Order: sequence, then C-alpha cells, then structure tokens
Amino acid sequence: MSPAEGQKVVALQSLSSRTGDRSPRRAGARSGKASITLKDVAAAVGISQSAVSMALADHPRIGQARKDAVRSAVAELGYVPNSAGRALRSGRSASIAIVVPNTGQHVFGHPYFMHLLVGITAEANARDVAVMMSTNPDETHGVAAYERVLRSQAASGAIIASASITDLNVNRMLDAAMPVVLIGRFPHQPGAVSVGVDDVAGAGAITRHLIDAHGLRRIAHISGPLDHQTAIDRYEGFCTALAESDQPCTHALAVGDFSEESGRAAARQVLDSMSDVQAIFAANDEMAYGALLELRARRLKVPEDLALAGYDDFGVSRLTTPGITTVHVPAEDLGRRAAALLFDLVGGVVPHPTHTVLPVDITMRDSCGPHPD
Amino acid sequence: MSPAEGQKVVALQSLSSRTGDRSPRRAGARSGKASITLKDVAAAVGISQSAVSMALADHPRIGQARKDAVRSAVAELGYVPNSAGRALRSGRSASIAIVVPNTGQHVFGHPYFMHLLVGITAEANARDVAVMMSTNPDETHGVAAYERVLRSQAASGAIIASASITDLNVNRMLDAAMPVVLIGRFPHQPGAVSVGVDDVAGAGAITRHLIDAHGLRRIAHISGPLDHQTAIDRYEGFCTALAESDQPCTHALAVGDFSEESGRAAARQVLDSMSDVQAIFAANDEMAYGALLELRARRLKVPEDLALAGYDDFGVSRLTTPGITTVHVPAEDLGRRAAALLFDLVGGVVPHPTHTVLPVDITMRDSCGPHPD
DNA sequence: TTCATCTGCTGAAACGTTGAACTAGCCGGC
DNA sequence: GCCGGCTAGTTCAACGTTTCAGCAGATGAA
Repeated sequence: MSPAEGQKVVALQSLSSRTGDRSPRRAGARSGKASITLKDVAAAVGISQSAVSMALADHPRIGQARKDAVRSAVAELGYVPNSAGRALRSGRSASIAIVVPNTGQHVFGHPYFMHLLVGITAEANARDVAVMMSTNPDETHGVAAYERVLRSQAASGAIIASASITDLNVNRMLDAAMPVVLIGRFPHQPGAVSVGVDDVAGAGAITRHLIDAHGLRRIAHISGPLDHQTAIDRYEGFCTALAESDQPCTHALAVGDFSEESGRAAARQVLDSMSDVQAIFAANDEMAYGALLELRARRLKVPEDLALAGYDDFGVSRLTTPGITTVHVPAEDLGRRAAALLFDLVGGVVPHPTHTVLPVDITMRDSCGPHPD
Repeated sequence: MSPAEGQKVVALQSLSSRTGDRSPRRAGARSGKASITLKDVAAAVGISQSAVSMALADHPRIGQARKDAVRSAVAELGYVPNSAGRALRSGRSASIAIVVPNTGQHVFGHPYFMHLLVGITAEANARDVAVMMSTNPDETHGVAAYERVLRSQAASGAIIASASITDLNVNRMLDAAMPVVLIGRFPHQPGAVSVGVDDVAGAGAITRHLIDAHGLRRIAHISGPLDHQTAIDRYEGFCTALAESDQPCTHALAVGDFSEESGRAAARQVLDSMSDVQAIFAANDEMAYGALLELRARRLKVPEDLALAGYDDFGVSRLTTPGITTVHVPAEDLGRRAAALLFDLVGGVVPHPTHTVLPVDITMRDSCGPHPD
C-alpha cells in the first residue's frame, strides 16, 4: 500500500465518484429500495413532514388518531430516522465514543478493555445509543484521532480508558467542555468525572494477605510504568501496607510495563538482586505470569519456594498452574458505570460526587500457599 | 496520604505544573464559540464557504495561494468538519459498523472478538474511518439493533462476526443491498462477501498430527454447536482425516457450546462412554481447557495418559500447563482483511473472489506428547 | 357579535456540507 | 467584434431532520 496520505485521497475520490453514479441508480427506481424518509411517511399518511416528526416525538399537539396512523405507516414502510439528519439538526449524535489513547495493539489486546467494552455496550444498548471505538494510531498527528471524533460531533461524549497521567489530550477535551468520563483514578483532574477502582486499598489488602496470612516478610513488587496512576496507586498500597504492618518487612521494587515480558525481566532482576525473596507481588496478572515463567525456568516452585500474587483477574490468573491469587478488578462494572455517568453528563446532569471509586476484593487461588481460612 | 516515594514525587510535580498552566487557558477557552464551521473559516479567509470546502478537497479550480491560506486558517481556528453535515450531504458516513449478533456477554467476552477488533480498527484507522460497535441486546425487537444502525445510515457498511448459519438478519441486510462483509464461512450465502479460515483443513491437519505423529488411534472430538459453520467444519475436518487415514481409528463425538463448562461436561461424557480414549480434540481451546480440568480431576495426566488438542490459539492454550497444542486462527488478520474488503465494497468495487479463505497452521505445545520433530 | 383561547396541523427555516451551474475577468484567435 | 476557452472563484440548491411561528376552525366567555 501507499503512504497514509495517498490512501486518504483515494478514499475521498472514491467517495465523490460514488455519489456521482448513485443518483442514476436511485432515479432508476430500482425496486424502490432507496431509503425511506419522513417525506415518504408523510405522503403515505397524507399529512406534512412536520406532523410525522412531531407524532413520532409524541408531541401533545398531535391527535391520537394521527399518531396511530403514523406509527403503523412507519412500521409498514420500515422507516428508520436518518442519523445524520437528526444529528445535524439537533446538534447531538446518538452515539458515544470510547477512546483508547494508546496505539491499537497494546491496549486493545488487553482483556481489560474487553470487559470494559461489555459493560459500556450493555449500558449504551439499553439507551439505543451506538458505541464508537477510537484509538490513536499516530501521536504525531496535529489533532489526535479521538479528538477529531469528538470535535466532529460524531459522538456526543466520550469515555476515556487507560490514559496515562501525562496525556495532554485529556486536558484538551476537558477544556473543550466535552462530556467526558475518565476510567481510572485522576486525582489531579478534580473537575473531571471519573470512575475508578481503589487500587491503593486493593494492593494494600493483598500485601497484608501475604504478610499476615502467609507470614511472609521479604516481598518484592513488580510495578507498572510509574506514569500510570494505576501503577502508582498499586505501588503505594504495597508500600503503605508494609509500613503499617507491625512485622519487620523487607521489600524491593522492579518496574515493568504491564507486559508479560517485562514481568519476566523484572522477576529476573528481583531474584538476582534480592536474597531470599519470599513473595513477588506483581501489579498485574500478565507480569505475574511472566514472573511465574522465570520462576519455573529456575526450578523454583510456586507456592512452595515463593509466593506469587497478581492484580486484575481478567483471565490469565485463572488459567495458570498454579492459579494466581489476585485482586479482582470489576472492569465490566466500571464500564457500565462510566457509561451511565456519561449519559448523565450528556443530559446536562453533573454527577455528584464526580469521582466514583469501586471497591476491589481478593480472589484467592493457589499461588500464595494453602488457603489459611 | 502516606510517605511518598521518590518517583511519585516526580510525577506529581510534572502534573501539578501542567495543571497550573491549564487553568487560565480554560477560563479563556470557555467564552469561545460552540463549534467552528466552514462559515467561520470562510469569513476568516475572506472567501465563500464553497471555496473553503473545495480548497480542503484539493479541487483544481482553487489557486494554490488560497489553499494555503485556507489550510492555515483551518489549523489556527481548529476547524474540524462536522460529520453529520458531511454524512447528510454525501449520503455516506465515515464509519463502519461491526456487528455481533449474539447478545453482549457471550461473544464480546471472547478473545476472538478482541483480536478481530484489533485488525479492524487498524485498517479503519488508516483510512480515518470510525468503527461502531453493535450488538443485539434483544432478539424480540422488531428491527434488530444492528439493522437499525445500518438503516439509519450511521455506518456505511458492516462487518458481521460470528453469526450462526440460521441468522435471518444477515439475509435481510444482504437483501437491503448494504455493503456487508461476513466473517466466517457461509457456504449458503454464495452472493455474500466473506472472509474465513479453512477450518476443515485445520481440523484435518491436527487430527492427522494426532494419528500420524503421535500414533494415536482412539480419538474423541468435542465439537461446538452444530448450527455454527465453524463447528461443522471442524467436525468435518476431523472425520475426513480419520476416514482418509490408512490407520484403523476409532472415534467418538460429544457436542459442546464452545464454553469451558461444556467442554468439561463433554469430556466427562467421552471418558465415561468410550474406553481407552487416547486423545481428545476439542473444537476450541476453552473447551479443551474444560476437558483438561476434568482430566486433572480424574488424575489423568496430559500428555502421558491422554493427548489433548484445541483450536483457536487466542490465549488460553498458551497459559495452561501443559500448553495445549492447537490450531492457530489468525483472527487479527481476519479482521484486517474483512475491513479492507468492506472498504472496497463501500467504494463500489466488488471483490473477486468473494470468499477469502485464510490458511491456518498448527501451534505445537506440550499437550500431545513430546514433539516428534 | 367579538374577542380570547384552545386544538391540530402546515410552512418554512435552520443545522453544516458539497457540487453543479453560473459569473466575471482576461487572453487568443479569426 | 465575437466566440471559445481558461482561471478562480461565487451562488444556490440540495441532503433529512426538528422546531418555531403561523393559521384555520372550534369552543367558550362576555
């Protein structure tokens, strides 16, 4: 294929040429399949377009008899309102965007996103609203792909997932006064509406689990990239739990990037530099799995030789042997709530409070040792 | 909150400084206009709206000097074309829909879908086209949700994923002459454009692998629901391979629904009814994993006591212990091709041939025994 | 009767974009 | 002096929807 610019031109031209030969086909009255508009319904019922529109909107000034007639004509003709016409006139489109600032592969590939999507679409479907996907393939673009989506008013609001805390575009959208709901915790965006999870508490809980329930004292943490709030919070929860424990604990930190590979590398680093590690707590399950692979390669048994804990519970931790004890993140619920809040926002209702924080809980599996219940 | 870490302090500082320069800008931007249209650009440059439109379309009748002026004004004002206006006028929206006929939970939850999505969005992004998601929350609706999306012309075409062969709505959309690309094999839709995978060959290959490379003779198949073409094809490949083999083989069939639970139940059934089973080939990895759980519960070792094979390779089979030998389905590529074909179709080019079939290959892991290479 | 008020609808004007048809000025050719 | 052809635009009419201002006719009140 050619460079992106070439493709764009091709697309535009094919678009215009299609319109050219579309008219004759439509004029040819080909089985009358040209789409049905208000005008057609109006003609069928014998009233004006406006009356049809008002009847469908259940306007009180239209008589019941007419409304019934309109409705049956609509059903019979199969009329579906044209979304462009409606959006143009009313200034609001019947769709919301879900924005994933990172470049396609990485975040889409993550099951987190899938769960989010399930929740969001469920909520959107209930309101007959479509969901548009938007990634940012190219950060060097003048206007980010997703900003373009919003500013073109193709969507009337957006849910932004997994933005790093340094993402400028988030600010730009907030500045442009667009209805936006952030997923995650954004302590430095006090004005924004966000839905997140209590990562500090989750990480604290699982760390305490390692310390108190399993009596482990030498614990390493594999964190995510520290420009992600999620990674920061999980690390902080880990540190706080250690500091508040009445047991004397030793810890180490290795930084990963949430990928399995980086988890494995971080485990390598930890095992080489810290003696007698008793437990590894990774900031997500993929990195925990990476660590598990490294442990396996070194013939270290989990949980006999070393305990392992993860975070997320999006699927990985359930499948491994041993199953990884992890913090369950209710991603689907997150998505559902984010969507609900967005609809409030689009409707002009500013939710209160603006930050929703969902609790998390630990899913016990076998990677920390026998369940101490 | 608690003792701050070195890295975290850095992050906080960089953030707060950005917040600082944001506030004044927001105050200024608030007073701005709702949104910038062609008219505003035209006024700024001092020419007519159409001239601006034509300049942006790189029309030859507009002089280079004007084009430059228009472009800089666009950049300065931050003009973004209104998608509704454009769609209304040109009769085509700059987005495609991806349609998942099944109800949200089930198919969205499947990693197959995620891979598809990666491929589709990659291709769509390259053309500056948005992707809309559409599921069918309620089959009793008069018009299916996704049909509504298409008929409202919110999307100019659709990719339909994982429809059962009995899905009526597919026919309705094809009849309505909408640009539609089906993912999967649809032998009963000769006129439709589809992208699929050679499941018969894939299942045949892995069955032969069990027979020829591992010398297994008593093989059970756990199929998917037999109203899905995928399930039919994989079963057929299995049978054909057995029939064509010069070895005398015995086989059994249990039908599942592609879920882990059904795989486990099917394995139970097979193990209870067929004596001396040597291998189980499941029609997807989730069912294979279910079978693995059942085998584990019966203290049967894989691969020592029984070989296991799956299909899909979307993640599950890589994570289990032992890793499951499976047929790799290039879902991302499938998505990419489907999108490319859809753009052809929307552009008026009917692809030739209409059915694309991608090859599959076997990913060897440890569930069948030592690699015989 | 006349005025006010309601009911049930119609007509027309937007919304932002595009492209065909037109124009104004200018040049060359006969 | 007229025609054709060029350049660099402008004007205008759509696309399908919603909504606001009318406007007949009916009803009621004075």
